[in-house]
Amino acid sequence: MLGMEGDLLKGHLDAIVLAALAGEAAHGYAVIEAIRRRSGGVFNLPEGTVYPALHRLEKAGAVNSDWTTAPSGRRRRVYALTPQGRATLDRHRDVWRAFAEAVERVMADSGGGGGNGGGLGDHPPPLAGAP
Amino acid sequence: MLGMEGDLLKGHLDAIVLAALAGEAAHGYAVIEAIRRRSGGVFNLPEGTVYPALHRLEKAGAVNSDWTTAPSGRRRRVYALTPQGRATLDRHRDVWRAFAEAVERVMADSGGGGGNGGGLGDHPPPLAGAP
DNA sequence: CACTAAGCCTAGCGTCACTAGGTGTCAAGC
DNA sequence: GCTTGACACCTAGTGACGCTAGGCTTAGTG
Repeated sequence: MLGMEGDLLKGHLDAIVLAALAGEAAHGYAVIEAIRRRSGGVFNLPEGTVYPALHRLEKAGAVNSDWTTAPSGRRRRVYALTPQGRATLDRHRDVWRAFAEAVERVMADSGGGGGNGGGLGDHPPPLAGAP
Repeated sequence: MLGMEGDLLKGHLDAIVLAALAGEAAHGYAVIEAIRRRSGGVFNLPEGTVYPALHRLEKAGAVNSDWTTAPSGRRRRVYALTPQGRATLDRHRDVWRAFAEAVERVMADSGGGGGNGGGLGDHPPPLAGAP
């Protein structure tokens, strides 16, 4: 099991949630599923992680929410990116690139590294959240 | 300033420190400089971050240390990876790949993304620690 | 009716990078 | 000689924040 790996996405959660909303508005539960699906099952975030993040983002003005009633009759709170949220996402993306490249540079060399190469397209086990 | 971005490397610090030691043994201060140099200045980690990490890694058996006296006459504690540490690094690398790919997948799409393209090779401002 | 899935919410915990402060050595400047 | 600054190490305490663990409601299914 890899679930024991600590808070890997500490500081990256906002970026991930915003990215999940970039394509189209969605309600909280759908955000969770979108993240799980898009990440290939790697990010299986519990509700207690995503809902507070959405509230935080709304308070910060990055998203706004509307209560709607789904065709099934259930009430949902649908979140959408604001223009400011889109800008925040862009900034997060830049920060992410810089961060990822930096980690890659530090890890590159050391002999063993690099060789890996492929690996894309698989469905690795979740790294976070596993109820 | 980007320094305000929270604990981006929460959970990734061990991997970074281990990677910095993968090439050759080094003392704490040199580890800090190696990380800063290799990351292109992005990771400018304060001592209060790296020393506890090294102690933690030593207690975990991933590195061992030897007190030496530098030609300059100063006492240094030189850390080296143990075989177990090398295995830990490999595991961290795998976890990192999975994590990074997952984030990339979540961020990819949303229209704006992907287009960025270049940007590699620059020396962006530090994301963490800047005294 | 019981039970599951959908859908939302929040108080509190635990982790861990970072702040802020401390020690001591060596070289250079005034 | 005394201060400044780089080198080199250490640690107690703080704070942010993802996550656990709980609780709530409604719709479908047996």
